[in-house]
Amino acid sequence: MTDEQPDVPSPRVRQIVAAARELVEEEGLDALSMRHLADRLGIRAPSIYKHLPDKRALEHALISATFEEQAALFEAALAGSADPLGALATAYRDFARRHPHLYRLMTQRSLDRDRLNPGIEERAAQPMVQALDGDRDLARAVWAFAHGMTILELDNRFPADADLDAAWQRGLDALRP
Amino acid sequence: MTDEQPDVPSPRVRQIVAAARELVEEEGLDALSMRHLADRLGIRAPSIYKHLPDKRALEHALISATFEEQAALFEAALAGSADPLGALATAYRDFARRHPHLYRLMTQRSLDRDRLNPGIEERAAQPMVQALDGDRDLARAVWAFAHGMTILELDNRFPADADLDAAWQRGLDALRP
DNA sequence: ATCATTGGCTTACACCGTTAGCCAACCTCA
DNA sequence: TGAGGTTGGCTAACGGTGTAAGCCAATGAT
Repeated sequence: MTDEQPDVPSPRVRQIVAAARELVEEEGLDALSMRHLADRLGIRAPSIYKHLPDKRALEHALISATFEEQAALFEAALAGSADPLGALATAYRDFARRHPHLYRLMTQRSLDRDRLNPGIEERAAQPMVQALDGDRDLARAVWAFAHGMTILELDNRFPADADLDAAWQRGLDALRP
Repeated sequence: MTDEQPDVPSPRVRQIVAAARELVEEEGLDALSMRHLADRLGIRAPSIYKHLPDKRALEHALISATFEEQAALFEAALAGSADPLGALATAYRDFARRHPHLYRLMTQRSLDRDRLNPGIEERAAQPMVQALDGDRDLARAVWAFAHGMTILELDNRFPADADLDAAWQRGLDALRP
């Protein structure tokens, strides 16, 4: 019967998460250390623990915020598009290219759902299901394809001369219902 | 005009890489530290540096060996199958399930191609191209799909009640030429 | 017999996440 | 007004990480 984490973070927590986001976007995931983050805030690393229980909590707060942002983008892409799936795929890829470190943070580990804003994963996934007329199996396949293309591109796993636009197109055309 | 890394590792290096593999398979990626590895070898961590220049080199040696193993499996799956793409997908997924930590090691960062066995990436990718009659764009799309399904499954990103067999099937059927 | 190479070793450095415990400033309430 | 509790800083420290420097015994070649 103990309380859960409060769903509304304090202003200070929001400041800390915002600083963490800047740090990650500017210097990459490896630069996200408690000491480095504390430097940006003008405090010492242990003080962060007055606001967040550990580093994973910080990461999950940042991931939650990024999911919110992604969800809004996806919903906007979907709204009134003649080609919902294509619009969604473009929005997905663009977000990852604009925020490669955040994208990695969101996707490269498994995450504790209890520490995320409740329902946010589902909200971010919903537009894809909708674009595929409620076919969840197909939506999962398309999500896997999009994530695979995205992370392999970010990680430079494709040959240098690969035509990724073409690969995206081939995949989407095949998966389109 | 300096020499490259010798392509044939010394016996001691092969011992070290073999110990690293056991460590990773038994205890997971996070357990792969130079000190932990040294323990298994009955030596001290700095001694490893007499054989390998740094940890990334160790990881790349392990990744190279794993690529070799994967390539052999894929070639075998392809040989004389009535459904080459299906056989390949099954081999791909099975390998990752049997060796989740190795699969993560291979895929979760970008890699220095200079430190890999030359040509091994291409050899591991070749069966997929062949199964798709030389269509490289489509092969890349299928690879992205397979990797996406695999890593999202390993990281528990799908809802607990998701029917992943069905999602695989839907994706493969759509992408089959 | 000498000398170089190999492959161990210890020590040490700078970084990491995190805990313990101290204390000043502030808020609340009698 | 004064007392007491809460908040949010701080320092010091622990055990972990990758890795560099330098010492030395055993081995092998000239």
